[in-house]
Amino acid sequence: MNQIDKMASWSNEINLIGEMRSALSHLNKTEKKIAQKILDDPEAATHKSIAVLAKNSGVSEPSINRFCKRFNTAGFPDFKLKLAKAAVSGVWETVHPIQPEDNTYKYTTKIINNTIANLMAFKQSVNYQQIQLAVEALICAKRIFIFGLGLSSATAKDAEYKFYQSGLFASYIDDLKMQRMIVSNYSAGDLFFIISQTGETKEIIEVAELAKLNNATVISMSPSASRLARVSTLKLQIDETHKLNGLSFSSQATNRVMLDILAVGISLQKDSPARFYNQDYFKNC
Amino acid sequence: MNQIDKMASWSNEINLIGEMRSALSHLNKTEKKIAQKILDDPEAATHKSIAVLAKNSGVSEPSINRFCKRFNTAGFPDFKLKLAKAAVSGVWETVHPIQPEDNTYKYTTKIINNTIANLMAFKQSVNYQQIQLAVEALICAKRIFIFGLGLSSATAKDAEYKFYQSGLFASYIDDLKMQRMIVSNYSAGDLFFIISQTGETKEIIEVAELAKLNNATVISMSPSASRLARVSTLKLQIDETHKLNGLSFSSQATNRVMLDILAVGISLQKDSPARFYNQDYFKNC
DNA sequence: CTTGCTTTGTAGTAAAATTACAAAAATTAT
DNA sequence: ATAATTTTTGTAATTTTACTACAAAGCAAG
Repeated sequence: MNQIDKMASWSNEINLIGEMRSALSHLNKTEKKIAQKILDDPEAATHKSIAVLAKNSGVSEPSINRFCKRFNTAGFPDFKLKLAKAAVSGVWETVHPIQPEDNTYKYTTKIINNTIANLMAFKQSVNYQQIQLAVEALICAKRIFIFGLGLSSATAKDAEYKFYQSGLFASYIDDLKMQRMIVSNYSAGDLFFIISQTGETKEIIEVAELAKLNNATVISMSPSASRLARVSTLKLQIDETHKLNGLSFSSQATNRVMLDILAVGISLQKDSPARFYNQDYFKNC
Repeated sequence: MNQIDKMASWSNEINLIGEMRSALSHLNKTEKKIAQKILDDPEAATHKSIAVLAKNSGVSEPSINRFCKRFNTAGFPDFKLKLAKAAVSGVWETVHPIQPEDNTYKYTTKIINNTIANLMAFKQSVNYQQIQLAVEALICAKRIFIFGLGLSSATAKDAEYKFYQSGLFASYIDDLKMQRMIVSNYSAGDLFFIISQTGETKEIIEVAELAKLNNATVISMSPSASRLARVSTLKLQIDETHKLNGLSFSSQATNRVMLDILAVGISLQKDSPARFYNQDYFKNC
């Protein structure tokens, strides 16, 4: 396994310091010298020239340059820029999982930073077209049903409220049997907005499939690679890139941001005709 | 009044983008061209070379360099670094309210940045002691009731689920009459966890006051300066420092982060005796 | 309209980063 | 163990980028 392949697993746009820290053990001698020097004082490193940093860490200038490129930056100046961003945001704390001995300050900071890191990743991965289409579909829909189970039931309730605020009527249903019943009684113009943290809950996927069978519009809010997303008409992906102790922590927060985005989109476009209206999806308008 | 003296008045502010913005009106023709170009898209500016930025803004390279120095930076590279730091906090996006003509990309980015900015501010303002005490109180409580009305009702539902996950039984109640009834029938060891976006809803404040009258522990999740916070035993402040179009957008997301924090705190401390247990608050333990 | 001051740009210089290539180290095969 | 191959590292040259000195242009007051 060469260096480039090894790097593939580290590459994660936002959190350079975290990346460096977690990569540390896989680095070779020269790279480790550089990483160590930078991690010693990231803020200070942002003020150094490539020559100074090379001298400080006891390596040559091109080694520094190569190091930068291996962390998916354009070169040394770009690396310094991203380093500065990471240092100022403090988001790099996220790589450290929560420990049983963490005090209130520590675990609180870790959770907040983790959420910020996820939101930053979310910003990079947003599919604007899907949002645009979802907004149009919601506006055009005759009836809107919001489905969620478990934790997503609260999100569904939230969605109902948010949609209502921006002028759309919607009903949230967190009872599986009710969901099945409603989907079965589908009538033209119905839209099903399905929320799932995992996107892998068997029951909710079945509901979505049943809806699709009736040619209903199904909007899913779930991980992009999930089965639920695959069977949906429109996919609002909520991916948790930075996990804390292997758990999906911040997806709740990200979910709310997505709801805010939809609510704003609806408010902005409700009264003006949908400009990019797409016939394929919404014949029922 | 020469240029240097004029500058003295701008250098007070915290971040570079804010400085530039407030200086804008005092700038001369050339400087204004540069400032405008940078403010158009600060993030993009951080990736440009001095030559490119000079060409884009229709001025010469030394003008850019002088511009940088007038804003108390060592030169162009240092300026870009500080600009990147300022841009990462997203403070600048928040100043731009959502416009009716915003496209999907624009309003989406604004909302996400606003949420991140709020979370960063939240990180600064967290009162760890109150969180610690709230965690202990929740663990010690015999019964936990979670109250919320309107949008906070969904948050309350969420809280119930989160607490349950970390091993505590709690019941959320979003019916005002029920809330009054439960508070009236207070018995030793009951804890009331009250959630409110504004902290100013008359009805919920009355419920809190009634609970306090019975010497119950009341934990509030609301703005720090609100009336609800004032009447509570413990205050988990959720302040929205960066408002978008004058609205509280991101408080939903921040609320979820606070719930995550409490859930982790509970999980960590539930089985080990509360180390910093405070007798004054919880005689009912 | 000319003198003195400020602002802006041109051209040259210095510094910094990057590339190409060669040497050294490490890995593999014989 | 050693030769062959691959990978890693450094040297030197090149290119890019930023900065400085100075001159030209613009502007205000006399």
